[in-house]
Amino acid sequence: MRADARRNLTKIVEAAAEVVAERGVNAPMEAIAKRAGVGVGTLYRRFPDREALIAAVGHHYIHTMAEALDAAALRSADAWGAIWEFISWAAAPGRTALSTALAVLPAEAIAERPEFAGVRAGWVERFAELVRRAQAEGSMRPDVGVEDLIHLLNVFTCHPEQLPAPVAADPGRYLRLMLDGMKAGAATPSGA
Amino acid sequence: MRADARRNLTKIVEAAAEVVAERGVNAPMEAIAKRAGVGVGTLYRRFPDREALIAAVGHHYIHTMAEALDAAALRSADAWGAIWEFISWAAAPGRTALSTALAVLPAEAIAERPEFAGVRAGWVERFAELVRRAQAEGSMRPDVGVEDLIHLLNVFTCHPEQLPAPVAADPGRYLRLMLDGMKAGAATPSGA
DNA sequence: ACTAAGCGGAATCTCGTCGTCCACTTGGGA
DNA sequence: TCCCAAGTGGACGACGAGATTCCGCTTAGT
Repeated sequence: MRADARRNLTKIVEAAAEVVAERGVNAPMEAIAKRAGVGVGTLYRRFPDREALIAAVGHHYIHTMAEALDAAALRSADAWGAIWEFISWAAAPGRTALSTALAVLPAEAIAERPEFAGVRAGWVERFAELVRRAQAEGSMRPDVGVEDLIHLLNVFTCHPEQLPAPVAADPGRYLRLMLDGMKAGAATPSGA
Repeated sequence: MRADARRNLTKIVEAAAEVVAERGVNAPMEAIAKRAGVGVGTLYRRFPDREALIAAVGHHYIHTMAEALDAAALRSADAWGAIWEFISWAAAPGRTALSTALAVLPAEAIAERPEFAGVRAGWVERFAELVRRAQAEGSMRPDVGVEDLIHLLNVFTCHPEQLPAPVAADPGRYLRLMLDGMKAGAATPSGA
């Protein structure tokens, strides 16, 4: 591959990651091309179709998230702190990572590919472990699970284009509100 | 208007309300027609275009929500209880009301029409009053506002079609998690 | 200097919907 | 009962948005 071509490939994946983060998984190819400063033709030279490009982005994201989760787990002694830190990281405003969580949603679209499935499964398992620990430590409500966290991450970070503007601007704020509601003792007794 | 036509008109609005609740504000006219058991032509006989039909649904919803809010306010002595009850009502699973909240989102699409704007504004004001009261009573965090509640209602009830299935199935569960996080004292001190 | 790899982006193709149209029913008044 | 204007359904044509293709022009690299 020619040097300039390799350079473009990088630009494309980065641009795609950004655009997807901003406009959701359905961002048009043309928007990505424009951001990367290339023509759509160039996108198709490297990726057979849109799905392939998005998958590449997903791949990239999955690894990034896995690293972030591990880093958070390492840095915080208590599991709750690690969860808090990770969620905050994943939804940081301004971060392209916004729909980093995209790596999570397409359990169908992306995890289907064997290469991704493994990484994703591992990630989920380690996240689940963190949740179990937090619950064992008595810092997290027992009636919520990793799945809840993952779903919420999806809700607030994928499809930012249809979130009310203030929410899209700072999903972390809402996710943290959510986490506060998940702390041990936060549950409203039924009948309230 | 002929009796059968009037009957159809009712069926159409009801069907539209259901379909919109399930598939979001962008539900295709044909889906609505099918649900109502009529042809698309009949929809267009009563409403000049899609926007008019959706507006009719919005109109219907706004009034329903206003009533529900007042009912909740009346039933609960404390403001917090009223808020909790209203949110639960608005997001009750199985209720067509899912995107009842639609009445809320299109601050642009619907509230623009003078007739709706008034009702909506009144509704928001009464809701805001409830929030202020809850905060004054010391049962709600001071760092959240009605807007937050409204946005979240939107997030969880409009566009159900792109929410992860478990979330779409019971948005109330997540909204209540959120409310738990909004209770006075739930806030995590910064630095945690 | 030469040429195959690369490139841009206009043109084309696909889809999903909207909204129209008209031949065919039917309610309900005479 | 008869009649016909009101009402109906759903095929059909126009569109807009976006994906994908194509090809003449450019340029890295020998």
